[in-house]
Amino acid sequence: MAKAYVKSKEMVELVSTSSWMDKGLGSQNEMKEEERRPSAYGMLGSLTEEHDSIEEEEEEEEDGEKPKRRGPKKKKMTKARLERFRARRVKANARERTRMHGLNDALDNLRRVMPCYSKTQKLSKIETLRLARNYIWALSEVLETGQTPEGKGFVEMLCKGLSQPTSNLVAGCLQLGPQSVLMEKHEEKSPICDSAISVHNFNYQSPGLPSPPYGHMETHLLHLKPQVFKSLGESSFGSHPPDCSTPPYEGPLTPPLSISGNFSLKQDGSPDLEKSYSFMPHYPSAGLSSGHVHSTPFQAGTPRYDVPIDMSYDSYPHHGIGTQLNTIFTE
DNA sequence: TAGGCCATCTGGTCCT
DNA sequence: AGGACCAGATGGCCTA
Repeated sequence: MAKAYVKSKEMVELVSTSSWMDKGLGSQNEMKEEERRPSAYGMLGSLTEEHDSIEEEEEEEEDGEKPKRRGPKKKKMTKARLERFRARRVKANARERTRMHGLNDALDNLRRVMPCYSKTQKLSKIETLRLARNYIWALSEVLETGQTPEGKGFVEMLCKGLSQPTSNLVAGCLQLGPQSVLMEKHEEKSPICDSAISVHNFNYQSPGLPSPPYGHMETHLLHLKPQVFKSLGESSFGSHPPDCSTPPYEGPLTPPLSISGNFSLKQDGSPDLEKSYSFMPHYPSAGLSSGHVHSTPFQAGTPRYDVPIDMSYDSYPHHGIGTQLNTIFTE
């Protein structure tokens, strides 16, 4: 490891101009990054120093008393080779940045479908992944048992392995309570997390913590988006409904709650996912706790996303996924 | 100030 | 050869 580090430092000297090359070729976006992190681009040396380093290295190779190195002879770093190397490096850096941005975008999308999402207080990457694991696990438990875990248990499932601050956040976001209805009404007005709202609607709220976008956990459980169900497996959910094909999730940061479960409809009668992105079926909490998950009592006359849940192994390939994930993610 | 988190650069490896 | 992916190193920012 230390060896790799030393080698890396040598290469830094060799290609020390990559910083200004990046500057020169970088897009506007990249320049923004540069402004944000000036030292990351400016920590390398100058072009002159670099050439000196190359000469020194090659001299060492040739006139040392050590036995000559085996293998293909190292090509001399001519100016042309150096230029090509730099160009490759600059391109590779740009690709790597783009790749990491894509990764971060995906992570952001994941954050948005987590039980507690806040624009202002983002979960860290690792906490997002942990919470996602727990969330999938918890939901799979719901599917398997056909029952909604009682509040505390569900929160405990979600918080397993999470840091204390994140656990507090999740607990605050999924707080159950008689205020939940009030919460939904507030959310209808302002779906984005709003600490002012949370003060009124949660038993617990840490100072500065964002309030939940989904209200209490019962509504959240039923807040699964059609494409989420669809992605769980065609075999288990069939093709209901026929027009259920939804684009990749690129909706609002926090999907607006639809208290009635109604979609805004386009003129052709299809749900207008832009206006009412999410859905929330009529789901009496009594029904939730008594294991009526299989029948989704959507309001009559409204577009439905029926989710026929078959718990058999054959038709539900994801059976036990929670356990599997738990194994996979065990740290 | 230490520690956590993050973005970036980088070289290595694998694949097409 | 070149791109994708990965992991290590580094330095900046933020917070307790």
